[in-house]
Amino acid sequence: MLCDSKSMAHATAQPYHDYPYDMRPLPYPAPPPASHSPAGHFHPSNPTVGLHSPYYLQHYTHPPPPAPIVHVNPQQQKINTLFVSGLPDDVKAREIHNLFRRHHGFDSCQLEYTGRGNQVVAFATFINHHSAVAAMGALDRTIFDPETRATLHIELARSNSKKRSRGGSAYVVIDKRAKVQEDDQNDWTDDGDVGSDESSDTENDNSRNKGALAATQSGEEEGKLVNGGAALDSEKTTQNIPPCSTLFIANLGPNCSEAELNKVLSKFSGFQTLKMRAKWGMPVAFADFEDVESSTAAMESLEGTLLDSSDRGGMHIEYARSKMRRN
DNA sequence: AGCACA
Repeated sequence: MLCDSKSMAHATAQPYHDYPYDMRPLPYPAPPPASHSPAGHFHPSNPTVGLHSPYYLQHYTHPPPPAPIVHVNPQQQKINTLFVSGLPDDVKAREIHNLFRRHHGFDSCQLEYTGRGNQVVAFATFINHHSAVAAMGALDRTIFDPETRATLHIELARSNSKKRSRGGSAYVVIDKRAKVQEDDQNDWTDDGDVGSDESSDTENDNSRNKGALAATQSGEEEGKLVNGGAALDSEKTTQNIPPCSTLFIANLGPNCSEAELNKVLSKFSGFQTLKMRAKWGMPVAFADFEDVESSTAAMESLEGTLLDSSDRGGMHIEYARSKMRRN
């Protein structure tokens, strides 16, 4: 099954859609004079004047690192790819591209939905190790979203991306989430091992990576597989709980009420019963639906949703291990 | 990472 990146956009609230990109021409290959970068005297209220980078990419908390002098071991000196974490889960590949493109030696980038919750990571490839390190020094700890203060963590990747910039595809989206078309609910068992075992960091084995979906702009290259899985060490697979018409809801705030949850769930067709109980003082809930289709739809659209009572992030929803007893 | 009720 092929999915394009757009169909992956989720229905959750995305308040940062109109993220103010800086579309000014890139400063390369003619960088602006250094005198116009008053690093220490940066005024958020006047974001455009004399700045090398847009204001939201400036370091709010720390002054810019003096020089990206980083001591790396000989292995790392061959790495020209950066690993980016700390991204908000509604980040777009385009945003990653616009983040890195103005840095010298940038080649291309990839956005990867790891399949673990809504976690998103990215890889940015440079023409050589030096430019990668320079960009890392410039962008690590960048506050990516001033609203949430989501802060990027950028490090050298464990291995180089095999992505080539041939054909000019600016960025690539890799989606390891176990998403399924609406029409086939039989695929749920184990026809493939999507996201199950990505431990191989091989440089020369693309053979059995059908699970990962790569959507390119050029639409031409097929076998480009990100070896980025190597950078996510020892990921546990997501649930292998079979589909169930009852959902298990966790990560609720201590003050979450049955009424509050009921209100949210009632918007979904097929919703029948809600039962809550506390575990370690924290409430969990079981929501029963008339069939697996409706429970699945509710789960997919509510996963990660924040309630008013949420204090530990959004709800986490899985299929329950057993169906709710119907009375 | 946490899964009850019968």
